[in-house]
Amino acid sequence: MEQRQNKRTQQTRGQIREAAQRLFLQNGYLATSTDAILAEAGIASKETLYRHYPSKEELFVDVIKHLTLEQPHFTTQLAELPEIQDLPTLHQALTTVAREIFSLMCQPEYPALLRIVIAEMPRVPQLSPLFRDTVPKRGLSIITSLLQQARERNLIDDLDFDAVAHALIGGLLTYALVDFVFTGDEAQPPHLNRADAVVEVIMRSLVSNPSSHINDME
Amino acid sequence: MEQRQNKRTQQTRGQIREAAQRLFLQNGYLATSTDAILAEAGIASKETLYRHYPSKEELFVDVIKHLTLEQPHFTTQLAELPEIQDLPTLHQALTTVAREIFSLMCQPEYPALLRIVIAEMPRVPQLSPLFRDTVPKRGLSIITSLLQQARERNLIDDLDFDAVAHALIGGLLTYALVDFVFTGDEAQPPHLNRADAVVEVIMRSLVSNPSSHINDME
DNA sequence: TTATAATCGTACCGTGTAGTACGGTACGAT
DNA sequence: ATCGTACCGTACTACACGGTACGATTATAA
Repeated sequence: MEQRQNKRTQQTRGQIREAAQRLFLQNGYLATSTDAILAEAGIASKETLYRHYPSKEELFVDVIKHLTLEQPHFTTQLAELPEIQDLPTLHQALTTVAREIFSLMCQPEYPALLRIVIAEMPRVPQLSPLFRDTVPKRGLSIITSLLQQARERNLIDDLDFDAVAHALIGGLLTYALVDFVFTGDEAQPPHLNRADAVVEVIMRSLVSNPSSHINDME
Repeated sequence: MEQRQNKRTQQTRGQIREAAQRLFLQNGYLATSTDAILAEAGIASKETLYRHYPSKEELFVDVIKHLTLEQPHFTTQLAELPEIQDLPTLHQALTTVAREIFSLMCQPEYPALLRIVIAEMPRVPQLSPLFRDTVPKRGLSIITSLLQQARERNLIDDLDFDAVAHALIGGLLTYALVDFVFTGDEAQPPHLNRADAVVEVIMRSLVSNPSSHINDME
């Protein structure tokens, strides 16, 4: 054992990271002082912070890594999704995924993370690939794999599923941005019918023959 | 005349605002010092800056207002668009608009403005409605008015054009974000076929009868 | 129990920042 | 020509920040 007091160490380190996460998400990197982090963490001495992290910036990177890599909040589990056997199942699955993603985008943590990643990108270049490969690409890959499943069963036409996924995710994102992020921050509950409307549009683009998926939802 | 030396005054004020705009877009608000703005503007004394703006923050707001309200860069002129007479015209018009918007989103000024607005939103709440009502809503309203035009001529089905517009703009935005903003900043030229692919998906969702718009592009 | 590592308290350093003060200078409208 | 105004140059204030130093104190693993 090279670490003698693991228990205490890990607990303090966790307190620091959680406090820093709250403040960074709320105020950004530059506007969060180390003194404020100490106060939020209930820690009395700067020496303690710098015993765990060599600098404020490395603490920041650790917070972002924790948020994107170890917090499962920010995506839907693909495994839970049902097998796509027919068009109604596909519609249902897309609706479920879209609603979940949209709810996520409207929660305050999502814009906060987006904000901080975008804002500090020039200063900390490693943030962009970290965020891109975890948050947006996961959502996109869930959509495309659902579509490819449906395609293999010949339920939908053969088209650019990447573009379809971008249109779906992007539609949700744009609603979330315009209606929540860029609006006086009053947290209205997200209108899930917005997500349903986007899914409806996407579904219409998937099949050339309209009769095959009319009245297919419950 | 209450202002005696308008000419000199306006010129200096313009120099300050342009210099501040460059630095704010490049480094953000907090990371741009007033001294750096002076140097960039070729101005020697702080007194001069504070004779034009009461504080750094009001200078910042003026920069953003100028960027969003008086710079016509950030949108397409609706007037230039042709009358929508048939489906090929609509396809053509949507392609033109989508390519222009996508090119815009991939230019460095767009992510820079997006970044600065998002980053400073908590500190300066008036930024969000300013940006929302100029940049995103203009694009959305161009799309919806094109679609409504086509609808009035019975070219396309009656569906949620707001959702369609969000899917189109959002698809472009997501491509721009994933491929440019969240990627090592090397400014590759934007792949306009990405925009065409999204337009293709959107077009497919507009008409139930596929035969009416097959092979309609030039 | 005891040695050791983590934390405390507090003071400190160096640097950068927004904003002010003020006497002197160049310019521009009348 | 001249008077008011904008600009120059420089010094200054007051403060906040990231990070360090160091002796005293506490908790934990052996």
